[in-house]
Amino acid sequence: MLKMLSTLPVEQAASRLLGCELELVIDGRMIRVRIVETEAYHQTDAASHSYNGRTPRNDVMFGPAGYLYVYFTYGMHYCCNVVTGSLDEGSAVLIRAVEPLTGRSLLEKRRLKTGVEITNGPAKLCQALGIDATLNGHNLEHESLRLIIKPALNSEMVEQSRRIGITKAADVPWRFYIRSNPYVSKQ
DNA sequence: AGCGGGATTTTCT
DNA sequence: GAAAATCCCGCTT
Repeated sequence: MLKMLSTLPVEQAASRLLGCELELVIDGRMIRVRIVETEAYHQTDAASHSYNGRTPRNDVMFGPAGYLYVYFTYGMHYCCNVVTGSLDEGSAVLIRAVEPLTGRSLLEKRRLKTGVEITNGPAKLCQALGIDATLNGHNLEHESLRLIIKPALNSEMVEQSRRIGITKAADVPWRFYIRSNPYVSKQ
């Protein structure tokens, strides 16, 4: 059930999504990955796309929880978020890194890379998994791309830090990652 | 290992 | 006009 995404504060949802899995079909193959790094964004937070209110780009962030918010950035990359919070609350969790559980060779082929380089960054994992603008607003309960909630990790497995690549609200410690996981984008 | 430029959309000044 | 929730490549230490 994705219901907890609508009730938890976004930073708790970001922590809770660690260890959860995404399952999707690529080229007719079922692929499964595990979320190992996340960041929380909220409309009250100057670093968030939703900070200055609703626009065509960030509209999905203000919709119901459990949907995918995909944005295009730096003229060439896609990044994906899980929308959280109540209706009209602009909040979402950026998926920064995942660990492949199946389909490694297919992901390597799509990325033209091997090892951790296939999914150790927000735009890298979108390229590997084929996530682009057509999936903006996608319902994550739909079987073509599904979010699977797993039991919460032990708190000693979860590390917390400042978010990466931002200048506004840079001190807010809303990045979460699994300790010692090789797919985490940066220590 | 670390720095700098290029790619080039959405949004805000 | 410029910055941005990024990545890659080539050059320099």
